[in-house]
Amino acid sequence: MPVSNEDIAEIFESMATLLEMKGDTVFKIRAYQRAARTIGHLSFSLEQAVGEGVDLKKIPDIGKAISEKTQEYLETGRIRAYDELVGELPDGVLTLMTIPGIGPKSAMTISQELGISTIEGIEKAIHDGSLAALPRMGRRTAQNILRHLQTVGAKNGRTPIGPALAVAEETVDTLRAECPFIEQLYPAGSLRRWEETIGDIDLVGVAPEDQQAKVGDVLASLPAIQEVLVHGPKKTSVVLEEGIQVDLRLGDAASFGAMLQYFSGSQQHNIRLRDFANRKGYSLNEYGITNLSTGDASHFPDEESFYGFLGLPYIAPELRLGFNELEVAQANALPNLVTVSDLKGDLHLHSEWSDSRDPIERMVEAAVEQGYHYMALTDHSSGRGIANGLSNERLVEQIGILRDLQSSYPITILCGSEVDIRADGTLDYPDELLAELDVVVASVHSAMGQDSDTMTRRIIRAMEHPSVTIIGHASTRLLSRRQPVEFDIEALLRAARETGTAMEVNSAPERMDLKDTHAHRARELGVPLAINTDSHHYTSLGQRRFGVGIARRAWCESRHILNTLPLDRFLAYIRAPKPHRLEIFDSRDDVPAATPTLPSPLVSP
DNA sequence: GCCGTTTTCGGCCCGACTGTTTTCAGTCG
Repeated sequence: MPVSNEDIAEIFESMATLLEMKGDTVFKIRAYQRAARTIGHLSFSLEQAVGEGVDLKKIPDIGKAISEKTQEYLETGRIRAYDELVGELPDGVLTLMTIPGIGPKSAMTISQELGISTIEGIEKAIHDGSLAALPRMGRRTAQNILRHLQTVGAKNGRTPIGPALAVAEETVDTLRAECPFIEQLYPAGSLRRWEETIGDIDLVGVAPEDQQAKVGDVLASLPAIQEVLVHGPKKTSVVLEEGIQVDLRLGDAASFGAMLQYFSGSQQHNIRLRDFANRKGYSLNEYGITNLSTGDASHFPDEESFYGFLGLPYIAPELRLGFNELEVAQANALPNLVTVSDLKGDLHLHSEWSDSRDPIERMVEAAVEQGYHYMALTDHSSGRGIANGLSNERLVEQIGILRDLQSSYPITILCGSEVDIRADGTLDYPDELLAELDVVVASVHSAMGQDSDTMTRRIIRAMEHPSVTIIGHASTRLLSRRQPVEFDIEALLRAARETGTAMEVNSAPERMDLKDTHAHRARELGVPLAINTDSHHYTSLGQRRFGVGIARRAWCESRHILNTLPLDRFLAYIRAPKPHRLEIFDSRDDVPAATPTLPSPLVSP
């Protein structure tokens, strides 16, 4: 059974929590937390890296001890030190920690003094008054914990970015309508970094000083509020009916740069940035930068001037993971990240011919409205009976209709298909028909339970087909609804490069597929990435912003993205035989000169 | 436990809010 980076990250995260309960030094605890987060963001498999003899100590935040424990876990499936910690501590402390408002100290006290190890036990202790009788607890704390249990449930419930962003934008609109004096108001935090799931919604904005508290009052009294968690003069946190937490902070325009920077995180990035500043003799907080020797405070209206004061170029939020972005920034070698406006076309669109509700014309108009120069209509293939997939005859008919439509629209309409990759890796249309198409997106829609070797061979077989342009939503995951299929991502991406097959970054917010770390590795290997929306409705083409977010998190510049090619170059690309396409992709001169040897933020084997 | 333009020891980000406190610990981000 392969060990995922997430598995390893999780055990070190638990290890940190257990050490915290034991009362170990905070620096040791933070070291385990740092290592866990770093491992969770790696673009390559630790297990494979160890297999290839890579020295894990070269990875930031991993030293001798954690390297050895990682190897131990990979070899034996256990970490002795972890098991000993679990043995030392009372049963159920980790369960108690999942309750909002209960941290390591309270969890230890509760389990030691009351012998409680379950959520039901906590509820009982609140009702019979024994929890409130503990030192530093009291009735109000007990009631708050009960309320959290009833409204929020367990901690760590993360929301997929799609619904979270919708709620955030709606909340911003409401607050702006209720408080017209608000000058600026934006989602920050993990939303601004385009993380695929969101812990809570951070809103940060600017309002006149004497009216800032009022915005918090309005937020706390909205009808959609389920619970007010904290409500002070500078900070308000609430839980919405959807169960999503919203944190609101407001500041002055003159010092908004520091506030936006602070609340955009990530926490790891901020810790590193503050450490960096400390060594230069400065202290950072959400209000500005203080000179440690003189005590003078400086304020910044925007993030550019904030980073600039520290001698750094602006670092885009998507890069603020707390890896080595600071080192790369110091070397002035940050990537010139791809933007939404760089995209010249969408290569994965559906119509009412298969499982969308909209006619072809509406989808074409939507592509024109995005400012695109080209688009590919890619309805489902015959095997997708449930999605009204096109028979051979209907596909031929559709190609004719699309060719006829061309003269009516100021956009190049490409004939395509999202063709099923069958369980054995063969495709759902005959080769002669596939050869008629301009763009073929090949996707897995069935037999998703295959083992890793079978699935990897299956997708690589599709890549080897001369007509396949792009592999669509490779993992087939649906965020918080369907697990990704199992495959060897390294083998897939190497095969993509060898065969000249592009990989899709599917922008549908419930997919986000490839995910950021896989897209990152694809870029490193020179695999063309296509940012598509897979739209099933004419209003969905704007969802490209999610795909662009993934690409930016993967350090992609415009030149790494297939559908930023201008029309003539794109047509030359799809008309060239597959392996030779890469010569066109690799020698782009339509985009600004590449950054000189962009260092990878991750240590790749 | 990790790390180094203070490099093998001695540091390690910073503040808001709450409840139980009479000066602050705990939690959170």
